[in-house]
This record gives sequence, C-alpha cells and structure tokens, in this order.
Amino acid sequence: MVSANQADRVALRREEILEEATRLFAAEGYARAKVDDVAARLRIAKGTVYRYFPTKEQLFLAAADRAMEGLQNAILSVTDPIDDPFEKLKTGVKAYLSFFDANLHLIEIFVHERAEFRDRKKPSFLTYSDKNITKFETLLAEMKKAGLVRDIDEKLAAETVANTLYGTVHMHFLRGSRKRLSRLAPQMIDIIFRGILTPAGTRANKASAARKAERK
Amino acid sequence: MVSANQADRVALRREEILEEATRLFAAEGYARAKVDDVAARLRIAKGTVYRYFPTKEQLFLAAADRAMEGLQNAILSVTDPIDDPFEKLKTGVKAYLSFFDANLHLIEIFVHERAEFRDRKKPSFLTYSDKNITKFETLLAEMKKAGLVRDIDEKLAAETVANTLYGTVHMHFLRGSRKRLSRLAPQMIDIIFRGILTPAGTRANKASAARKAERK
Amino acid sequence: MVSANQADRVALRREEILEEATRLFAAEGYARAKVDDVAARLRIAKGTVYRYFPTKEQLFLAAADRAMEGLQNAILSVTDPIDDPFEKLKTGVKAYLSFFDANLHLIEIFVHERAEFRDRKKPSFLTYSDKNITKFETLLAEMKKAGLVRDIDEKLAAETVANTLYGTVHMHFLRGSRKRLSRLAPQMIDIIFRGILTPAGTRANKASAARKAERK
Amino acid sequence: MVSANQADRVALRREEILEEATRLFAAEGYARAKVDDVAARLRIAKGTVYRYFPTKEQLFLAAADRAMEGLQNAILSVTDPIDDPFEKLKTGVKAYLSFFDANLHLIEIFVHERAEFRDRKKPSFLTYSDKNITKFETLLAEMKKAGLVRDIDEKLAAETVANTLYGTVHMHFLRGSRKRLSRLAPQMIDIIFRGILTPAGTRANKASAARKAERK
DNA sequence: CATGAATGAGTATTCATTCAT
DNA sequence: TATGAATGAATACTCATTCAT
Repeated sequence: MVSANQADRVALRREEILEEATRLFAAEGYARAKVDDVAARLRIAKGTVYRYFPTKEQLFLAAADRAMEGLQNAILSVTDPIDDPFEKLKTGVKAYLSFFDANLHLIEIFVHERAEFRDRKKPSFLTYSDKNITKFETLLAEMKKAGLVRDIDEKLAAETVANTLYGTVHMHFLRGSRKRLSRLAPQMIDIIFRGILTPAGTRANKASAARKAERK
Repeated sequence: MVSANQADRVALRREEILEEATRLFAAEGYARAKVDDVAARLRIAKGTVYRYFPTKEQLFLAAADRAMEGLQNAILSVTDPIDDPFEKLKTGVKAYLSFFDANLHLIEIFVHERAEFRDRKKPSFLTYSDKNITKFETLLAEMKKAGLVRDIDEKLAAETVANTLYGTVHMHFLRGSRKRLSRLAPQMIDIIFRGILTPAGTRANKASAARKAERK
Repeated sequence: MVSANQADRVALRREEILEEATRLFAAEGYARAKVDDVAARLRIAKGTVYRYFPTKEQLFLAAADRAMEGLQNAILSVTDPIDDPFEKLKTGVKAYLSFFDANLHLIEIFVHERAEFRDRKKPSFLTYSDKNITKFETLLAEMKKAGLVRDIDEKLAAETVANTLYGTVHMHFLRGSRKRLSRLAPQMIDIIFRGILTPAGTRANKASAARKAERK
Repeated sequence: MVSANQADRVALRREEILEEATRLFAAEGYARAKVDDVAARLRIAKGTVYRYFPTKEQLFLAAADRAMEGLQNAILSVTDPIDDPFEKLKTGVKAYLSFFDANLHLIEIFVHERAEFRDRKKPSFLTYSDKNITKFETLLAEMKKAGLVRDIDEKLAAETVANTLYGTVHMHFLRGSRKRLSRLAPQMIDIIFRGILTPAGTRANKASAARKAERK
C-alpha cells in the first residue's frame, strides 16, 4: 500500500510539473521559459523538477507528448463509438476544433516543438497526426467503395482535410481571435462534403443528419 | 551622384545582411541563430550588422517582412494581370505553393516570428495574409453575385481556402517531404471548386479552362 | 550481547562504506566522486552514509586515514620483528613498494587529500610519514654510532630516503606503469647504500669541485 | 605596426590571464578555483577570459604547460652551457630545487593536473620530466663509459635521481616548510654520489646479506 | 564608416545536505 | 535506524550589445 501511494504521488507530481511546464512553454516559448519558473510557480525546488525531467529539453518534449495525447484522446473518445461514416467525420472535425477551443495555447507547444527541435526527432505532433490521417483515409476508401465519395485520391483528400484543420487552428491562433473555433465546423464540413461526395453521398449524408436529429 | 552611390551601397549591404540573416534564422531558429554568425558568414564585423539593424529582434523582423514581401510579389505579379476569376484563383493557389517549393525554409521564419514575438506585434505574415484574403473575398463576392458561387459566407469561405493553403504548406514542411507542393494544386482546386461553386459556376469553370487550353 | 552485535554491525557497515568510498575517491578524485554513488554501489540509502559520516569531507578524510593505516601496518608488521639494521631497512623499503604494488590507487587518495584539504589539517599521510622517518632516523643514528654510516646528518639522510620512496611511487603512478614497483627495491637500496660513483669517479668529482672552487 | 601592437596586446593579455589563473589554481585547486575570480582579480569581464580560453579546463591545462615550460627553462638555461658532467649534474639539481624555492605553489598545479585530468592526457609534467630524465641518462652512460660511474643500469639510476628530486619537492611542499629547498642540494648530491655507508658499513651490509641468504 | 575586443546579465544543471516518513 | 524525495546554493558558459580605435 505504501508503495502504491508512493507511486501515486510520483505520478501526481510528474503530472503537476508537466501541466505547469506546458502552461509556461505555451506562454513564453521554449527559449524564454525558465525551468526555475516552473519550479517557482509550483513552489517546489528547482532540483525537484530535475528529479523528474533530467533536462529542459526532455521536460518540453514530455509536455508536447502529453498535449498530443490529450488531443488524440479528445478525438478518439468521441469518434470511436460512432459507426455512421458521415457522423464520424463530422464529429471528428468538431472534436478537433473544440479541443483547441479549450486548449488553444497548446498550438504554441506544437509550433515550438517544430521550431526548436527541428533536427532531433519527428515531432510528436506529426506522429499523432499521421495516425489520424490514416484512419480518415481508410474511412474515405470505404465510402468510395460504397459510391458515397467520388473518384478522388483518398490519401490526398484525407491530407487536404487534415491540412485544412491544421491551418484553420493555426490561423485562428495567429489572429488571436476570441471567437469559438468550433463555430467554423459546419461550413468547413459543408465545403468538404460538397467537394468530395457523389450525389448519392450527398443524399446519404442528409439522411444521416436526419437520423441524428431524430435521436435527440 | 556620390551620395546616390552611397545610398545604393547602403541598400545593397542591407540586402546582403538580410539575405544571410534569413538563411540563418531559417536554419537555426531565432534563439539559436547568432548575430556573430551573420557577420562571420558575410566576412564583415559584428558592429557593421548593428549599424544596419540596431537589435537582433529588428534584424529578424526585417527578415520576416522581406520574406513576406517576396511571397506577396510572387502571387500578385502573376494574378494581378488576370481577369478571369477562375483562372485568377487557380493561378494564385499555384503561385502560393510554387513560392514555397522554391523557399520552403521561409516557413521557419514565419513559424518563429509567431513563436518568439507573440506579444509584440501582429506578425507580418498575418498582415500580408489578411490582404490576400480580403482580395479573395471580394472575388468570391463578385462570383456569388454572378451566380457562380453558391450561397455561402464568402468571408468564411475565403478564410477556409487560405487556411487550407497555409495548413498544406506547413504540414508539407513538417513532414520534410521532398515532393513538389505545386503538384497538390489541382486536387486542392478541384475540391475547393466542387465545394463552393454552383452548377453554373462549374460550367463556367470548365469553359474558362477550355479557353485557357486553347490559348496555349 | 545484543549491543555487541549491534556494535559489530555498526563497525562493519562503517568499514564497508569506507572501502567503497576509498575506491570511488581513488577512481574519480574528491570533487568528482559523489556521495550518491557511494550509497548506490552499496545499495543503501544516501542518508545512511550520512549517519556514519556527517559530511563528504569527513568521509574522505576517514578514507585517507584508513588508507594510511594500511600502509603503516604493512610496513611495521614486517620490520618491527627485525633487529638487523640493514635487513630492517631493506625490508622496510620493499614493504613500502609492495604495498603500492597492491594498492597503487591509494596514491590518488594521498594526492587528493593534499589537493583538496590543503589548509585544513596536516595530511594524515604526513602524520604517518613523519613517524616512519623518525624511526628511520633513530636507526641511522645508531648505525652512525656503530661506525656503519658515515658522518652525515641522519635527519636529512632519513628524509632523503623517504623522499626517494615517495617520489618513486608517485612517478610510477603518474606513468601508469604496469611493472611491479618492488622490482626497483634492490637498485634503490644499492644506490642509497653505495651511491653511484666508482672510486675513480669519486676522485674526479672532487677534482671537478676543486676546479670550480678555484674559478670563483 | 597596428597589427603588431594588436598581436602584442593579445599575447600580453593571454599572459596576464594565465598568470592570474596559475595563482588561483595553485591557491584553490582546480575544482574550487572559479573562472569568475580570475576575471575579477584582473578587473576584466568573465567573457574576456573565455575569449582567450574557451573552457576552464583549457585554461588550467594552459597554465600547467606554462608552468612546466618555466621549470624546463630554469634548468636548461643553466645546465646547457656546462660541459663538466659533475658540475652539470649538480647545477641541474640545484636549479630544480631553486625553481621550486621561487615557485613552490606550482607543485599544486602539477598535483592537480594529475588529480583532475587523470584520463585525459599525459600530464605535461610527465612530458617534460621524461625529456630531462633522458638527458640525464645519456650523461650517466657517458660517465659510465669513462669509468666514472660504476656498472649500474643508467636508466634506473636516472629515474631514481629524478624520483628523489620529485619526492623531495613534494614532501617539502606537503610539510609547508619555510626553509629553502636548495639547501638540501649538497647532501642529496653527496648521498647520490657516495651513498650513505662507510667502508665498514658496506662490509657489514654484505655480511648481513650473506647471513640472510644462509638462513633461507 | 567599419572593426572586433570587451562586457556582464542571464540560466541550465549539479550535488551535498536535510528531514519527514 | 534506514530511506530517498526534496532542497537550493553554487558556477561554467553564452551571446546580445557597446564603444574605443
């Protein structure tokens, strides 16, 4: 029991540090953020931070990984249970945008991960992103087979949609806009669907939307 | 005449410094790039760099502005002479992507401008970007009036397209892909047009493409 | 009985710590050796080390004292039973060299004791060394009285021999030589006892000195 | 001329820094000496020290090399002109001891060079030392050929004398004695040349050795 | 104008020591 | 007693900026 508590405490402290570090890195950028400040804000000693993360770099990278996991969970937890491909896609887009409505500052983390650790490793952002694109690609391939999506390269299409999402969040962030990102979801989905669906797909999409409305 | 030569020389040196600084900032990022190295690579003294740009920050910001001007010119110089709205749009998209095919490293500059100077000023990137979006928005409004674009919010649509472009270039960069960005133009345009055009617009687009093919 | 066992255990642990500390200090030097590592190698907690030695400095000094005691014992245990002054001396020299054949790394300890704790106290090395020199001096005085040693200052002579031994071990260590130190004993003893000159050489030396005196 | 002055100034400053660093390293030891203090004592900025010596380690090593050069010069400048082998040898011994009378603190440098940079390179001390021993060895070989030195291994003999010198200086330093080292020269030379025994002592020694051999 | 030597504020990291459990 | 998590003082090194020549 004691060791369980110990492990819990260790995990908890690790989490606290990561959370505060994320805040700081997001607010100040990698170079300007100081390990001292992470410790100071948590009212713990500098050395304690170093017990958990041996370098500033590893602290940052861990913070970036944690942030990406959060995004990943936010999306998968709502899309995984859904079977209807139209709804799955729309829900995914909304979840992506909503996540950044709640955590817009994390965009900084991703930007800095790339900016500061260019040569060092594939950004965790990309790792996760690629997973999602692959999933989306599979979905599109199935829809194409079912005649719901017109004859386009599903890999390129999946990437284009991902790029649009990524670009939308970035630009929104760059603008420092206060509006909610998720409000952009309907129009984005509208343009995307009009752009990729067959007439049959368009009908099926309307039917799907109708079913969903009924359920509520 | 002497002073004219002087002025030329000053402008030339300013340009040299900016060019080298751009290279370095793109390659190393703002924090890691050193003013010393800019000078060293140009075989001039550090103090000389400071004669032209009083701080590292201003040097960077000037480099970022210069980069954006390049992008802006690359786009406007080819789109401005075009009247046909379809062709104008397609050409703009291609020009945007082609610019980054030739200057992908500049993405780093834009990323760092945002990453390091968050609170200080509206990124020059955004300033230029907004100008283009406004132009595009006007174009869409005219097309809507002409019944070529369906009844969507042209501001949102213009932004979405800009976001897609921005996101595409970024992701391409993050991936470190060697392929040419401009090869993505046709599919992007295809999806965008299918997404925003009315049936009449689609017909007009085909006619426009045919005319262009004939000219060649 | 219990307390006796306790005391034994305490003494044992103290010894273990000292042994490991000696190894580490010898291998890394005082500044680079870490108390953490002493504990880690013994698989005990750092705090335990501090129960036995309240500071790193005291740990080091205790290690140095222990090392010197080892040298002292190694010499006295073989020389004390010997009466013949020649044999006593030769045996002592051999014992000194043999000790360092088996414990050459201890030289590091002595070096560091001096290097790091210059102002703090008379090095334990010197304390022990002086004892031996005094003994040796007494021996020489007796030999002089017996007409076995010529009319030289026995204190200086004793010191010179000690210096030679000390210097020999040090230099051997500095060289990182793998050869056995004790192999040097016979020649050292030979030179000490007889010097290096032939009778002719001795005469020539006197002549040389005379010439020089004249010149002045 | 300007560049000559420049070069002079650079060399001068390098020398100043090295001198002060030597003082500090000798007084505090490598680990305790602070680069900041070197700068502070010279009333220059820390960065300036780093312009001349890129790391503390290189500063120390340069100081050690410089110290050894000083010793080397002190010896060679007086022994090189001398032809008489006896005088050459005596003069060398005296020069060695006198050098440390004037620079006893340098012993610390040599001790620390060994203590701190054990694995990194052959101590400069040893490099120089070996040169001198080789010279001395050659001298002994010639004297042997001339019948002035008896039939002993001249390499071992040269090393023994070097060890004695080294040990003498070290021990003198360890003792913190205020007396002059060079006062020890005559007796050292006397013992080296003649040994310590009387003819009777030599006979007794042989008898002792014979007795011991018998016992075995 | 150009130079580059000098400056010194700023920071990541280490590790001896403490002390609550 | 033993533990090892937490502490925070201490320090090497960097680099933007200045300014005498």
